[in-house]
Order: sequence, then C-alpha cells, then structure tokens
Amino acid sequence: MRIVFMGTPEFSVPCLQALLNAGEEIVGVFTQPDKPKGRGGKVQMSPVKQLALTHGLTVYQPKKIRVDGLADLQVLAPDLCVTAAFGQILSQAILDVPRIGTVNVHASLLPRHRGSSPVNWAILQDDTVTGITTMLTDAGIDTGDMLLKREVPITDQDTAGTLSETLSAVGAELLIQTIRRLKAGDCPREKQNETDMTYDPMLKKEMGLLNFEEPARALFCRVRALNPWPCAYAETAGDVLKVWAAKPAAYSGGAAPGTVIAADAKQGLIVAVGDGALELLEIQAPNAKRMSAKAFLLGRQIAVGKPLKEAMI
RNA sequence: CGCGGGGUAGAGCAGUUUGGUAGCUCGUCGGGCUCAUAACCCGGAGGUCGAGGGUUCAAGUCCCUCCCCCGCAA
Repeated sequence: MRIVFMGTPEFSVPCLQALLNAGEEIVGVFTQPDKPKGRGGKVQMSPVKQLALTHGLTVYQPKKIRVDGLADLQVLAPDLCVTAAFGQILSQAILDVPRIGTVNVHASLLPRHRGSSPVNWAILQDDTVTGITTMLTDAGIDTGDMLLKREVPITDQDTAGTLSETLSAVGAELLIQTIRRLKAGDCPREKQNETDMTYDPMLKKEMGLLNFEEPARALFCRVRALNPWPCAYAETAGDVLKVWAAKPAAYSGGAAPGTVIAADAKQGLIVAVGDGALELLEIQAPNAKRMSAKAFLLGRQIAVGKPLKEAMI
C-alpha cells in the first residue's frame, strides 16, 4: 500500500518510525519547511525530516500544501495518507487524492480537545485521562470519523512534555493497528458526537502568566500543561520568572495572593495563592539557567512578605 | 554573521569599572550545645577563577583567539 506520511515535530517521529518498522511502503514525506530556529537563527530541519532523510525517503516541504503541494501529492498517487501533528490544514482537494483516505493520529480522546494542542489542554483542564484517537480526516479541524481509541491516564507527575512522549508512543502503536484493520476491512468507524466536542485554541505565550488569585491546583496544572513550552511564569519587577515546576503547599495564613511567604534555601520559595499556597520548585530567572528554587536562593534573595512581583532583588 | 547575558570550591552567587595574598550563602568533614533537630556555637578541607596566547614587577580583573551554557526574537 502506497503511503504518504505528513508530520513535523518530535511527536510525529514514532509514528513514522513505526510505519518504517512495519515495513509499510512510504512513497513520500511531507513536513513543514526548514525554518531559522534557536540562537543564531540557524535553519533547522524538522524531526520528521531528519528521520525521513536517514531512511532515504523523499521529503516535500510546501509552505501550504493545499496551495503548492497538491501536484506533488497527486504524482505520488498514495493509497493512504497518514498525518500526525503535521501543522497544516488539508483542503478537500488534498483529501481527495489518497484512494482510501487520510488517517490522522490525534492526541486526545475525541471529540474532546480538538485543535492543535490537545495534550497541553488536557493537563490545563485537569483531566484525569486522555489518550489517542485515530480518525479519518475530513475538511473540518479534527472533526472526521473516529477509528480506534486508547486511553492514557494523566498523573500529577505528568507535564505536557512527558505526556506527549507517552502519547506519541501509544499513537504509533495505534496507528499500526488502525492501518492493519483498514487493510483487513474490519476497522470500526464512529461519528463524533458534536455536543460533547471541545475545541482548544493554539497556545500563546501569555497563557503562561500565573495568576496567583487562582487556586493552587489550577496553577499546578498550568505549570505542568505549559512545560516545556511556552512555560509558565510569574511577573517580577520589569521581567518574568519562569516556573518550570511547582506544587501546592499547605498554608492557612491570611497573606494576599501573590505574597511571598517563604524564600530561603531550607523552606524553598512559597507564594500565597487563592486558596492556600504554591511552592515554586524549579525556576529560571532572565538570562539564567533553570534551577531548583532552593539553589536559586543560595545566591540571590527574594524578600518575604512582599508580592512576588516586587520581591525579586 | 539576528539582539543580549554568562562560565570563580560540590551547589547558587559577589568580586572584573579604578590589576596588587580569592569572598558570601548552602552543602561537606571534625568538635561542642541540646530530650532533640533541618536550630545554634567553634574549627577544618575544598578553587591551575571555561581553554589557549599576549601585555605587566604583578592578571579572576586589561587585549586577542577558541570552546561551552542561557535569555529574547523567530
């Protein structure tokens, strides 16, 4: 079966790898164009492209596949397209090319968490379970009929990073199963229930701002949901303090939300929040590297009793 | 050549402007105090100051080259 794979970030890599391992015939790989990234503005290949090249696969990098990728795709004459976090929207014309259809690996239990950042949103909304859904892509965003699903629990230790890693492995497995059953002709297919659906917008940096009026649990979830990107942060005088890890802390005093109630190498850095307190475990000051709050406090001081915003020295 | 910050004891930092015997907090080791302790007191070990070269009587500090880390922007 002629398969065209479309994917871009690290999440997509296990799916492509699994297809290769399964001996599928991959006739082409579509991924986002190389872009300047990181310090120095060096151009970097997407993780999918890197893997594709090591296996000698032909790589296509249209800016917008629905505009300048259609011809290439048609020439490839795929039986099936597989997408996993490709990052571009497929038009009906694109979807019409593969004979069987387009299978998408989506990192949530659809119809919940449609959109481009399902893993982050699942943690942000304190879901206890999420998972992978394979689906047949249609012209809507994550609205196509569902094929196979597998649940994955979310623990308090999970961050978007760790959970995404877990889900990508599960997704790769489920993708292979899905293709097997499509080939066998016994793959279940179910319409999405529109009344249960949620659509989550793309992540923005501003979503990382910690509002200490919120409950500790919500802040805890936000920190995990936005790790490793875009990362939660607290406002300080003129700048921001990135918060990589935090946890709710016991506190029954009456300090106003946002007040620093402890800041030393023994107790750590604790801030009063809406319903208690939050201990900032791992932080990163501007121009500095990330480190435990306790290590940070060995060399720098934060005033206790003031709002964190004003307490950085 | 996108903009910028930084590499000093096991950890986190100061010291570099105005060269002149390397300092702080914590940890660590030993001793003491205590019912006890993550508390307190006394004492000790631990650093070729990222690498190489240069200037100088003298370089963590000034000059040149290189390596590594990080923030912003994308």
